[in-house]
Amino acid sequence: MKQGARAEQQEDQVGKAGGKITPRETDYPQWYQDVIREAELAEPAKVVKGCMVIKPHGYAIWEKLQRDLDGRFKATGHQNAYFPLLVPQSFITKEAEHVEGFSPELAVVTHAGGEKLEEPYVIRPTSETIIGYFFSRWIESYRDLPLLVNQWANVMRWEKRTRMFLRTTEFLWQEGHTAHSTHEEAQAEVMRMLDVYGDFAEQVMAMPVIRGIKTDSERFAGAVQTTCIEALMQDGKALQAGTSHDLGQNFGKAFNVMFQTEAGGRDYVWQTSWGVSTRLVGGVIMTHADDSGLVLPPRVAPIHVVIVPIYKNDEERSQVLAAAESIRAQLADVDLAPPRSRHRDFIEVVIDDRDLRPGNKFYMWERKGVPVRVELGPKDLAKGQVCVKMRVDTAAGRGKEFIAQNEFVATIKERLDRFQDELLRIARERLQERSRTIDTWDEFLAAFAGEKSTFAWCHWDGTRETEAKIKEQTRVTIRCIPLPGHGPAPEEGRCVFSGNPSARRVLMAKAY
RNA sequence: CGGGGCGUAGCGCAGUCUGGUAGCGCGCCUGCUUUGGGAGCAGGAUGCCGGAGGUUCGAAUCCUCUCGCCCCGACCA
Repeated sequence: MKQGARAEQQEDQVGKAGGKITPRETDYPQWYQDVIREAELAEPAKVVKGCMVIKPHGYAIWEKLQRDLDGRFKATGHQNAYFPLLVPQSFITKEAEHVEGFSPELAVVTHAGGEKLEEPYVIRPTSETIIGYFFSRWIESYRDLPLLVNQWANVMRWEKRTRMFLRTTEFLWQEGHTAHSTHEEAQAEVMRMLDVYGDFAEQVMAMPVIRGIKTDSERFAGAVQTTCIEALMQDGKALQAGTSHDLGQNFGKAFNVMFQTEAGGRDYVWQTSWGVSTRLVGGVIMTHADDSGLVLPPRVAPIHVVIVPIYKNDEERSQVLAAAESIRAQLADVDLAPPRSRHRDFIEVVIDDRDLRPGNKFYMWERKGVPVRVELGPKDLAKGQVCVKMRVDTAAGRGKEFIAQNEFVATIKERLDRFQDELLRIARERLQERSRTIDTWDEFLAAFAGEKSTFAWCHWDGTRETEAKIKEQTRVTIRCIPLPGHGPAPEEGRCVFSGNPSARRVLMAKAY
């Protein structure tokens, strides 16, 4: 935290009910933490290094993400299962690259039941190994394939540096694991799930993403190829929001997962794995939130509408609350889920009848990112209207609007859908504005000076050495080599760093 | 693992230099008045001053040793 920002924050907290949110301009990382604290999404666990407590409002967002994703996994033929938290240490060492990649960040259980264990367990950093082991027991014939499972779980990686939601020692995620009889089929699975993630990010989180392939140095430890979705955060940095890996036969060989082919031979299975984590919550924050706090797209909002009753005496209070309850009951039947969705998404309404002044409530709910606020007082009852304020001024509503009650109820779905679309449109515009082609090293240095970042489309000579040097000098990494339709069309050019020939531009940015 | 910061009331902090028996703001509780953008007044509760040793008549404060957390880098969903 910067000294100035802290002093300012303390001063501003004096005499106020809630804490202060540092403006993004002043100190972006501090803003991020302030939003999380003020929206009551999570807090550092303190007593457990690098871990966080996800508070009810934060967890409710995760549950919404989870529910939608789960429906998409099932719609693509996957089933949920659950594997042990602890993995025999020897399992991790069976795949050479996998050991190397994960060893430094493992937490190991050496004692249990009051005794030293013969073989230590590691707390899963990911489950390829133990799932590989069970796949080898479950798969005998090509008739057992494809095997498509997903696990919702917690995992643990002892990272050197943690940030709430973006990188914590323990985090929640989903990991899909599949086994196929041919490489082509596995590759198709990898792309199918990448598309699931990409569509989900855009349609549900209103977070536009670039789909691409990781370079060798950024590839998952043990994978043949890693594909990813990358999102632009408001500070110009990139967030890897999801990955889908082609594991080839690497784990098949390591865990002897063989099957009898249709032709009667024997072969190792071709596997994939794919995952997204609670990091997505960080993505929502850094895509939409503003200096007043969190902003939630309706499809991830646990609460869509908050009604703040306004009254001067008990009689008005009971009248207003009765009217509020009637509106709540009508809204509660509205299903926001898109057609053909696997689940229903009814509007959640909170009537905030706490004994606080309305202004105080307005600030609180704004910080929590609730999309729609309704003020309801005696004047509104007299006129049969409601006072509506959207969390952010967009084409879906600006300022305080006074609308007939029945009209408000009748159009709430359109209003929320429109708001969802507007947030996506704004995020897309930002992505466009912050994306640029860069061809000279001077221009590159200027674009990434200090803490600055942007989505830079640059030519790269394809070597690990160049990639490493760029990273060393600027902290900029190659986020991905874009898939067709993502980023500029392929064109020959010269590497922004080395000047050597390049076949296409890649996405470069500083990353979370 | 390097660099920086910090452990004192639920939260944020002052007090530490210059030892003298713990304070401010917010929040919390009670009451009254309030309620369309962060309410006002009056009363009230809350502390093993991170832990362990030491120095001293006396330690939040000085000395030694520890434990932990946060932030900034290198590593990564």
